[in-house]
Amino acid sequence: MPEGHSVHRIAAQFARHFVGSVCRISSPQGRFGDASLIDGHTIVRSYAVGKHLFLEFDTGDSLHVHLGIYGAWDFAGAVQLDDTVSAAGGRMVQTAGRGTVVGEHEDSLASIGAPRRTRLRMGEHDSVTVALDSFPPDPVGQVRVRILTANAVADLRGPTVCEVVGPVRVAEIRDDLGPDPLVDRQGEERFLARVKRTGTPIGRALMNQKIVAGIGNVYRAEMLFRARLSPYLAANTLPDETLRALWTDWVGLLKIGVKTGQMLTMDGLTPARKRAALAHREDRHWVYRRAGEPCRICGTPITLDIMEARKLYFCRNCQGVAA
DNA sequence: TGCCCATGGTAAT
DNA sequence: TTACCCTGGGCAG
Repeated sequence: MPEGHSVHRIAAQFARHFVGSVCRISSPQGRFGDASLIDGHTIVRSYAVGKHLFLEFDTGDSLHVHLGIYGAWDFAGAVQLDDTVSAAGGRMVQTAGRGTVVGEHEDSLASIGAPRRTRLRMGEHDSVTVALDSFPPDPVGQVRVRILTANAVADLRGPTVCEVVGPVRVAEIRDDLGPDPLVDRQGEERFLARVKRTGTPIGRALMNQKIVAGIGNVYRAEMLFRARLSPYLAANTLPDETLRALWTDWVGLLKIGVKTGQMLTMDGLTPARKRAALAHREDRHWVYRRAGEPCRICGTPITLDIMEARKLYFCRNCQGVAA
């Protein structure tokens, strides 16, 4: 359930370990009927746009995956870990020469995104020893798609979207998405143009993937607090410099997220605070999931509202929202 | 053990 | 707006 940063990390993982390899594609769960369209073919490109992942095959078709709120990838195999590309929204298991180890040294563990983190933390308690007796390992749980090469395997569970699409459909999906800072060179101008066409509150606009791709509920709340902006202001009434500052902030936060695997949104932390933020979710954000707790700036209890059926956290005082 | 909740998005109402 | 998809962690009991 990654926001955009996690999907970029997953794309990088595929680029590193799967691009250029012939892949066996299967659906252990049986619910992915398109497997035969790409089974036995080679992945030639892996990339993310917003929260969408595309694995392009030498057939010209692409596997299009959206993790939605539950989805996750698990990686395993004889793969190299590194701090910037260890699995996000999933885990990376490493097989060594003799026997195997779970490749989760502290850095990669800390850099793993979202919901599987707790399970990984438990893995940490078990320390380093989920040995794989054989490769590939048996699928665990409801695996929609398994992508297997000679050396690595990726298992996908619980996605909202998992389909094989041709280049025309890929273009349609991409055209429908707003700019992604890591994809669009002219992203800032596209963002401004799209924001100005909407009369919705900025709190909705930031979550609208047609206006800007990759922002989710955490980044939305945090970005609005960082800008000291009310979520309820009409997006198209905001000054250009405010909108440009929001875009610039998103570019920076996304880069940090891709690098660390964490949605780190609090600037200027001391090393000790930063370690705490990495270790404890409750220390990580300005307002997200802090309803009723004192604002870190002014002490006012953080407000929780529902906007479009999603929880919206903000500080009435700092962000100038009338009661 | 069983419920509640979640970093999303779509289709039905 | 609401229901639903579909998975797993957290937590009350």
